[in-house]
This record gives sequence, C-alpha cells and structure tokens, in this order.
Amino acid sequence: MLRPAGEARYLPRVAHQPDNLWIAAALVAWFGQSARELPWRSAVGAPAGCRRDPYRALVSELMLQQTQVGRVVDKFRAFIEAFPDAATLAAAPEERVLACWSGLGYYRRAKLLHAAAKEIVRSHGGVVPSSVGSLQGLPGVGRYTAGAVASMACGQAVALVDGNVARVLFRIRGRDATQGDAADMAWAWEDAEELVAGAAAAGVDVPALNEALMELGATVCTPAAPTCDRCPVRERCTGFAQSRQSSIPRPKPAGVRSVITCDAVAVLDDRGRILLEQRPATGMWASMWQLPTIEEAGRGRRDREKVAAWIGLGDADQLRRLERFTHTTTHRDVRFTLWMYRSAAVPAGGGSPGRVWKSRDELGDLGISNAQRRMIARAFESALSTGGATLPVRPRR
DNA sequence: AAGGCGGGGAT
DNA sequence: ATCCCAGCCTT
Repeated sequence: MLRPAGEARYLPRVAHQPDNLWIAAALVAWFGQSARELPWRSAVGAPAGCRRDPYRALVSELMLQQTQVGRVVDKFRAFIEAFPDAATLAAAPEERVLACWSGLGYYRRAKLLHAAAKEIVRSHGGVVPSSVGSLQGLPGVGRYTAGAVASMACGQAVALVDGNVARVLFRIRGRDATQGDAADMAWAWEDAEELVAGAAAAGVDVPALNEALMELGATVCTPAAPTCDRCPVRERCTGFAQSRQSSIPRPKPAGVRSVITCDAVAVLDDRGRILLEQRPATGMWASMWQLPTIEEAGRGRRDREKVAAWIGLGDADQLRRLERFTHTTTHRDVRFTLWMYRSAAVPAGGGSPGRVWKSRDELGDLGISNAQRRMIARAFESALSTGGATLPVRPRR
C-alpha cells in the first residue's frame, strides 16, 4: 500500500492519543476567545513572514522564565522602549541592561540576553534567527525558549513545554507526575511533540495551540484549585474524569532553605548622595549595586562595633539601627539589618575602594535588587524626617 | 543529576 | 507557611 513518506513514522503515535485532534481544536478555539492582551502578543514590529517581532518575543521569554506574567508586563514595556531592537541592546552598557532588569530577579538572565543580542549582531546580522537550532545556540535560550520564539513569533510548527504546558498535559493524560521531575518533563516533551505533529498534519494553527496550552495552564489549569468548569477540554481530561486534577503533579519534596545574615549600612553625605558598592559578577544579585553590606552564613548577629569595623567605617558610635527584616527567596532567608551611619567624617573611599557616591536621581540608572531599594528608600526617608541637625555627613578627605 | 539563582502572587 | 512561576547554566 502506498502512503506518503514519513507518515508511517508518526501515525502510530497519533493513534496512541486519539483525542489529540479534538483537544487541539478545542484549545485553539478557546484561546481565540479567552486570550489575555499582553504587550508581547502585539504584531507591532513584526517583519514579513513573522506574526510578531522575534526580538520582542525573545525579550519577553527571557523575562518570563520562572517569572509570572503580571510581574513582567511593565518591565517589558520599559525594556523595549530603552532597547527597541537587538542592535540597540547589543550596543548598550551592561549597567543599563541591569538597571532595566531591576526587581525582576534572576539577574543572570539580563546578562545572557545582553550576550544573546551581541551574538545576534555578530553572527546573524542583527536579525533574531528563526530556527530552533540557531535559537538554542544563543545564550540564555534553552529548549523551551527556542520553541517559543520559533513557534509564537515565527509561526513554526514546533513544540514547546514549560511548567504550564507540562501540568496541563499531565492532567489531561492523567499521568501521576512529580513537579520538576526530569523523566516526567521528558515525557511531556514527547507528548507535546505528538500533539503538535498531529495538529500540524491536520492544519491546526500550532503557534495558537502552543499559546493556548500555556494560557490554559496560567489561567484555568492552575497548580492549586484548577477551575475545571471553565476548561474547554474538561470532557477529554483523564485527570478530571478521575477527580485527580488537583493532585497532579505531585509536589516536589521541600528543600532546605539556608539562612544568611546581612548588615547593610546607609551613609549619606551633605549633598544628598549615598554610598554604594557593586556586588561580584557571579552569584546572588550578581553585579547589582547595594549599600555597603556584610554577608555571613547563619543567623548570627553582629554588634555595632563589628559592623563598623567590617564595613570600614571608623566611628561605631555613629551607627544607628534603622530596621530589621527578612527577605525570603526560594532557596534562602536573608535576614537584613539596616544601619544608618551619621558622621561628619566618612573614611576616604567610603571605607573601602570601589565604593562610589550616587545621588538619588542616579539610582534609576543602576541595577539594584528590591531588598536594597527598600533599604535605600528607608534611609532617605529617615534622613529627611530627621532633618539636618545630625545629618548630613561629609566624606573625609 | 543536582544545585544555584529573585521575588512575589496565590492559597 | 508553602508552592510555584512562559528555565537555564554550571558542576
């Protein structure tokens, strides 16, 4: 019997999931009615042959890695305004890129995106490549991100799997998966590729299907308490049929959260400037600016003499404690103590080479984590409310 | 294969 | 409090 080349290869796989075409069609139809309006879904700037600007798609996908949509929207708009294309981004100093990434977290992504822009200029003539292979060769672009740009921006019929897609597929198939498990993610990729192959063969809009899977995971098929009464594929969902939707995937065993104790010192001069230092280029808050800060594992506290000595400020009596708070991230608790150093005499170099005075107006041009921004704001507020009687201070010559 | 990397929304 | 998010890179 004659059949087209290649058909025999995937036909058994399609037959393995006979609901796939129905599911794909239902998802695409639902997405047409339910899609949120998001800035990176605009067709603005899309070159011929693309539904969206691949550069904007790349920026949005990097920002969206492990980060929820609601926290990205405004940052994305500002970033695109500052760096409207790959060439502009490639030519920008890293300082400005990190400033635009402030508050988003996972700051390595900003450096990787910056490097990707340079690579796009050097090797791709300033045009974001459209093949999965070329995309995945860019810094910061893995299998998911490459699939997302190739599919949703460039219209290609390739699969993509992120946390949302994986969860949706686990539930539809009734797979007893564990959150973040590598074998389960591999299964999800195979399942998504099978779904996409069948959809493409039937003429279904694959980019819309991919985006529908993600949108469903983000808005309906949510991790806890999915709203199945709003789900377009409920009637073909094994998890729902078995009332297991809320226990798929199983949560990963909780990891141990380490504790770090930090003492940060705000030093202001009589011109309203504040003393800052830049963190190392790797590790937590890489290359971000901060108040002079001591960082130590564990929950031990330093007294004011020790803080003054470690920070390199001479007069411990001028150190006043402003606040304590705990900054919690996924992997650790960072216990901050914020100090104000009020003295007419600040050691040369702020007590340590590499520290610089920055005015309040300049802070927007610097990469600064949210925890540090909070403390800096508190310090300025305190200085203003206290008045000039004991402040400001002047750097010692 | 496992660990590191932010910050906040949802529950 | 705990979980997880449009993941990726390094070891």
